[in-house]
Formats: sequence, C-alpha cells, structure tokens
Amino acid sequence: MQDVADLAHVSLSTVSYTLTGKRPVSAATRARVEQAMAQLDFRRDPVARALASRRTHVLALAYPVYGVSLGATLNEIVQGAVEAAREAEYELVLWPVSSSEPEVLRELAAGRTADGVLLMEVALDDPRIEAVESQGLACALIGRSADPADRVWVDIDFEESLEVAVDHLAGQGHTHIAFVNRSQADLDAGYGPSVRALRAYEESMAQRGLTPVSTPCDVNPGAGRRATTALLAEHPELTAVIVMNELALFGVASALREAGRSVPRDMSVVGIAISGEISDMYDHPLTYLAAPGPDQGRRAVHGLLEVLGGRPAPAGVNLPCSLQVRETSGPVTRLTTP
Amino acid sequence: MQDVADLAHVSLSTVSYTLTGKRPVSAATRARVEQAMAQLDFRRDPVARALASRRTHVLALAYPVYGVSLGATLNEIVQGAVEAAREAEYELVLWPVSSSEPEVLRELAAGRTADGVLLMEVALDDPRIEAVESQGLACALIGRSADPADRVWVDIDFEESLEVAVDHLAGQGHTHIAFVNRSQADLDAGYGPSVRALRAYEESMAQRGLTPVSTPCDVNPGAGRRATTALLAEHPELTAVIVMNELALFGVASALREAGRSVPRDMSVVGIAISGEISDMYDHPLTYLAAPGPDQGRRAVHGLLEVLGGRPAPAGVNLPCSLQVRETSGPVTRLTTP
DNA sequence: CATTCTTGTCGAAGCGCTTCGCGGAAGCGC
DNA sequence: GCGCTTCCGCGAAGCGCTTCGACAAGAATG
Repeated sequence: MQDVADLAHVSLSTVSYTLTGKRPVSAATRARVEQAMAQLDFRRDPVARALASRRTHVLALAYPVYGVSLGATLNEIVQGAVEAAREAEYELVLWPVSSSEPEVLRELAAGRTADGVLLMEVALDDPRIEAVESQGLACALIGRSADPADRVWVDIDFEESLEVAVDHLAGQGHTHIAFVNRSQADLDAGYGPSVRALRAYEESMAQRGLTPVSTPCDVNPGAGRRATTALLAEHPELTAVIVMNELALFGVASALREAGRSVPRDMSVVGIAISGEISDMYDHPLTYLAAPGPDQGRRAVHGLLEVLGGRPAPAGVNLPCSLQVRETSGPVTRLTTP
Repeated sequence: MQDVADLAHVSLSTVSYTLTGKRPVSAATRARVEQAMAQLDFRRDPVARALASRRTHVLALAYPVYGVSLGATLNEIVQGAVEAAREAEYELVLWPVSSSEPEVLRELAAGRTADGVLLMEVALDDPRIEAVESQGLACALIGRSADPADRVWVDIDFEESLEVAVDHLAGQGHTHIAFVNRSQADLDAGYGPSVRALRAYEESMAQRGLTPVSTPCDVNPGAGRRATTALLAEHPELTAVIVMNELALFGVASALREAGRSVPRDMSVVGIAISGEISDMYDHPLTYLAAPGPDQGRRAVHGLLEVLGGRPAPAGVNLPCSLQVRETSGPVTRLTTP
C-alpha cells in the first residue's frame, strides 16, 4: 500500500481513503491512486483490513452437512446468497456444522472470523440462534423461528403455496387430493415447513369442503413409494397428490406407475417448494411450485447487511412460490367410485 | 492478552510462547499463564494471529454448489475433513464455487484468507488447480488430475472396486453383468471416476471371458430407470447390474420392478462408491462398495497440512471401497436363455 | 574457577491496514 | 484584507497478535 502511495505521490492514508471512501478524495487524486493500484496490481490484504477495522467483510452460512437432502434446493439458496454478498463486496463462506451441534457454531462465532451468520433450515426453537447471538454476531434466518419478532428472517409462504396448489387441482375438478409431507421426525421436532404446510393444506381443503388425506414421509424415494402405495390402497378415490418432499417425489412416480395410474390422466402430481432442477429430473415435466431459492439467499444477505450497517432491522418476509404448470397435472378425466 | 500477562506476572510475549509453543516455557510459568487464561476466559483473536504470523489456520474446501449431486456422499468427505482439521487446530470453511469458474476461486485464493485449498471432484484437466497454485496456496486433490505427480491427492481405487464387484457377482455364477456409469457428459469431460471405472469394469469382465455391457446415465432416478429398461430390452440375458450413480440407483430399482425382475432372485444389484446413507434409502438393503468418504476428507487434510508444514509432499493414495454384502446380490437362481 | 552452553523470559519491532486529529489551501461574505 | 468555514490530504497511533534479538541465570565443560 505504501508502494501505491509513493507511486501516486500521496500518503498512505490517502490511498486507504480512496479505497474505503470514508473521507472525500478529490477526483484527480483518486485517479492517480487508482492508476497506481492498477499498475502495481495492488490488492489489499483482507486480514489486515479486518484487524484494523474490526470488520472481516465475511458472511458465514451455517451449512448443514449432516442429513441427506438433495443438494439442489439448498444450493439455490447458497447461490443467491453468494451473489448478493459478492455485490456488496462481502465474501460468503460456508461453515460446515450440523444443526444439532450449536456449540461448534458458538466456537466458530467466537472466533469472529465473520461479521454475521446466516442460518438455514431453522427449527422453531433453534439453539443455534442463541449460540450466534451470544457471541455478538448478527444473524439472519432462512426459515423462521418460533418467535421471529425483531429478527431478520426469510421464509417460504407455505400457506399461500398450498392454497395455490389445492386451488390449481380443485379448479380442475379434483376432489380427492392427498398431501405427502416431510418426515414424521420433522413434524415432531416442530420443523416449520412441515408443520405450516400441513396446516395450510388442511385449511385449504376444509375451505372447499374436501377431506384432507396426508402422510408424513421420510426424505427418500423408497419411502415415497411406500407412502404413496399405502395412500392409494387406503384411498383409491384419490386423483391428485401434492408432494413437499424432493426425494420422495421419485418414489411417488414409481408407485403410481406400479399402480397402473398414468399421469396426468388418472392422477395429477404437484410438487411444492422444490427447485427447477429437481423438477427436470422427474419422469414427465412436473407441475410444481418453484421454491424462491436464490431469492431467499439474496434477501437474507441483504437483511444481514442492513443489520450490520446499523439500520433498523427489517422485518421478515414470506416469499411466494411460483406455480409452474407442466405436464403432471390436468383435469379429472376418469370418474372414480369412492 | 496483556491482561493475561499481567495476571500471570509475565510478559505478553511469554503468554504468546506458551500458546504457540515455539519457545520453551517452564512448567510453572505455563501453569500460571494457563490459569490466568482460564480465569479471564481468554481466546486469542484469529485475525490478529493471522496477520502477525502469516498463517490463517484456515483450510478451504472448494464446495461445488452447482450441480445436483446428492449431498450425502459429498458431505461424508466434508465431515472427515472437518474432523481432521479440527484435530490439527485448523478451521475448515467451504468456499462455494462451481468447478466451471476458476477465476472466482483465483480471487478467493488471492485474498489469502486460507492457508490451503482442498479441491473435490477434480477433473483430469482441472483449471482450478492452476488457479489456486498461481496464488501461492497449497492445494490437495480429492479425485486426481491427469498428472498427479508431485501433488497431494486422495482418490478412490475404482480399479479395485470394480474388480471386487465383478468378482463378487461372478463368484455367484453371474455371467451377464451390466454397468451403469455416470453421465455421458462426465465421460466426455474426462472426469476421472467415470473413465477409470468403465475401463476397470471392462478389464475385469474381459479377464473372465465375459462380455461387458455398459451405459452412461445422467445422475437422476428417471435416467436410471430409462437406462435400465433399455439395457434389459437389449440384453434380456442380464442377471446383474453394477451401478456407480447414486441417484440412478433408485431408477434402476423401479425399472427392475416394472420388468418383473425381483431382486435378488432374478437380478442382483451392486452399488459402487456410494455412502451408507444412500444404501439405507434403497428399497432393500443394498449390496454396495462403500465409498471411503470420511477417510478421503481426512487424508486430504493431513496431506495438505504436511505440505504446509514444509514436509516432503506425500504421494497420492487410492483408497479402497469396502464391500458390504446385503440383500440385493445373490447367486443366479434362474437360468437365462441368451 | 573462568568459559561456554542451555534454558527461560523480556522488550520492542513489526504484520498491512484503518482512523483520528491536525493543518494548509481555497472559497466565502463583509 | 480579515476571519470564517469547507475541502483534502498528511502523519501517527493503533488493531491484537508473533517473533527476533538480548539477556540473566544456572548447568556443563575444561
């Protein structure tokens, strides 16, 4: 940095000020400094900068490496977050921690190698929040906690999503619509998405005078197949199924095939809160409600930056999923005998 | 740190030396210092430490966030790496970068916020290697490059794995064994695992005078189903299939079910280089060659630390997969008519 | 007993930046 | 022409550590 200053015939502090913009620098000086920096291929040292300014310009995202979700949906969020961070000249790193080991997260936060932390897959009562905040770091939630007041959070509007899905199917004449949720364990743990989606599904059905039929389902194709097979056996009158479970979707497909139900002639399938990438992997082009993945990541980062900037903490948002009508949903064409 | 020194009646540098161990400190002094640290709940600042010592004590793992692999297998590697790093008092962070954007990686490396970088899913000619090394950072490869000489790498022994798989099946009387590989795109890109596994499969078959039958297959259940269906149509004499494709496995299962082939009575299935978690998700307990995931991560970290420590760069290793015989493989029970 | 090591500790000089206080040079009104 | 403010730039003091040279003791050596 001193070299740059010398070359531009200014003092070292002036170079710093042109870089940080924290004090005015005349256009002429700025030009000379920038020229010198380019000439010397100067890049300021993030470590020294962090030490002097007490800001690392790093945002950490607690990345759940334990557990078997399909990367795609998680990674869309990461991608959005990375982009948003990059635009704000922040660096985003992933901290590999399981949600069940808040102490590890606490240690990481104590090191203060990041200015703020993004938490994904937040449970209703998530110990990680306290772990981060106890170290004085800002934190933003992707998915929301039990008491989201006064905190930055970004979540999916499950209420609306299920309403839209049910509406789409009901509008096509379906009256027997099932819902395949995430695992029973999630439900028991009070994991937001499972709980809220189930409730929303039941309400949407009730409003139309329809009887809800739902089942929890582990996140894997085999479980999806078994759950669907069981559902069909018990409720042969079903003509549509809503699935909020990435991996189970594939099992649903095979169960339907085995049951001799063709899609969408005999049976409509709608995915909830999944990424486009998953839908592309499906047998037929899948009708689904696209998760606002990248946008979630982006907004969470923005929220976090607001907090870091000392601005009033913005409230949380529920982002809508957008309905993508493809080829797995259609009007009822075969009358079922209940 | 000065507070600790005062409380222990020693100088600041002595505190530092008891922490780093770079100079001898008498047992008595050490005890006093440690007591003082405990009393004050002192934790040294990683940022200041990094600035002064030019060592961040951080290892970065380039984490491929684009692309749809199933988290499980990737994450086993991460877990192993995290543990190994933690044991060595290093911190492991994930840098979210796609393998197709080496410039991003170069920028990250230029910031020198990590001492070394782990690269996963290395292609035969991977531009990321140069991107990292050009910035003077050490790097270790998980999967190996075209010219792995003089570099730290950890890979899976595909040669042995396929030999073991073929041997296991041939030993049970199978003579018509197919191989479902990863995508054609991987094969074209010269992605090590696909290429080496295919070659190894063909050699193992040839050695026994058997005719190899293989197919590339995109990494998703639908593709797996189609590939298997096609395989069975063209080679009805098949009685076994080896699958090196996590997601396709599930499609293989449905295709077999649809073709009326029961497993393992009519057909044996063996997974290659997959994690236990995936196998658990399979319909029946799957016979598979377990990827040495955690061990790969662990060894890569150790290798990287050796290099950082200035020790002679250890050569690479091919780690074996261990055969886990479960219920999807068994002797031929029905004679096929070719 | 003088000399050379060894061992344990200290003070001070950085690491590469940010930031604070200060002051010179314009620009302004009267 | 005088004080006044405003605009820019400078020097220096850190940020919280590591590390180097120096230096007392005591141990080992001849």
